Amino acid sequence: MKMVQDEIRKGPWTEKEDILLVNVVHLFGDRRWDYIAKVSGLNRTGKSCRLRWVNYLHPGLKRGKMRPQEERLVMELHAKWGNRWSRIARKLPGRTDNEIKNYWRTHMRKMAQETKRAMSPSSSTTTTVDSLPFSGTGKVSFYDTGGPDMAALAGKNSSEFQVEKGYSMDDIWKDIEMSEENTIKPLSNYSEEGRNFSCPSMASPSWEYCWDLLWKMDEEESKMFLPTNQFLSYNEYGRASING
DNA sequence: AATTGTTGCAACCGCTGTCAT
DNA sequence: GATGACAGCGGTTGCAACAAT
Repeated sequence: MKMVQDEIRKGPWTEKEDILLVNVVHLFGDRRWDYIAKVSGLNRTGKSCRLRWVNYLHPGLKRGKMRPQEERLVMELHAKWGNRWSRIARKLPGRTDNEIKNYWRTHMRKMAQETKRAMSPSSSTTTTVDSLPFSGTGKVSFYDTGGPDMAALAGKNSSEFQVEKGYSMDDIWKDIEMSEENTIKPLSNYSEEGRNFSCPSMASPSWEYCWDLLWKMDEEESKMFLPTNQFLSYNEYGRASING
């Protein structure tokens, strides 16, 4: 007989689940996701826990719209590497592969629409990947380019990608080349790589004790008892980083 | 105000790579 | 070297929020 509680949960995460996950990651680090999923009592897969952490709960994440210089960097890096989202994401601290992927998809959609609009009414049917200026065989998904010169597409050359704060694309490329030579980084502490974040030990002696209690509390109750301020601080951290 | 279309984003799925045994 | 477990990646989907009609 299978208990309902044992069923693997899917779909949107609740605040309570988030809090739980954050605290378990603080206790055990952000590596052994199957283990984390198990000990947390969250009826989620390790995979799901990892995704939630990486894409939403990670303290180093930025929130909000991509800045122009970030957008330009995505263009440049995509032109160089294609759909290597995680690789691109490593060069944009605080941004996730998922976020960049979504941004790119949206961007391509807009471009497709602009292309469609620019075409004569007689020749336009529906917008497909084939109507995109950089589409190749048509076998790729519509935002999968893998290497058109996006800078040229945008009507700019690389030297014009002068980002704010006097940080030029040349500087960025140098940075990229240098960092590629030092890809192995210490596991401890947050690094530029984003994914190498390993939380400092924040285990609270009372935390284990609270575990069961917490899981039985409803949303309102948990707000009163849980280290919510600690949880919020991660989101605040992310928001603060947007504002500089 | 109601309906329909569009957009943005969170989350899942399936596959591949890596590592320990 | 073979195998299994797990982490990570890229593609895709579903849905809520918003805009347009």
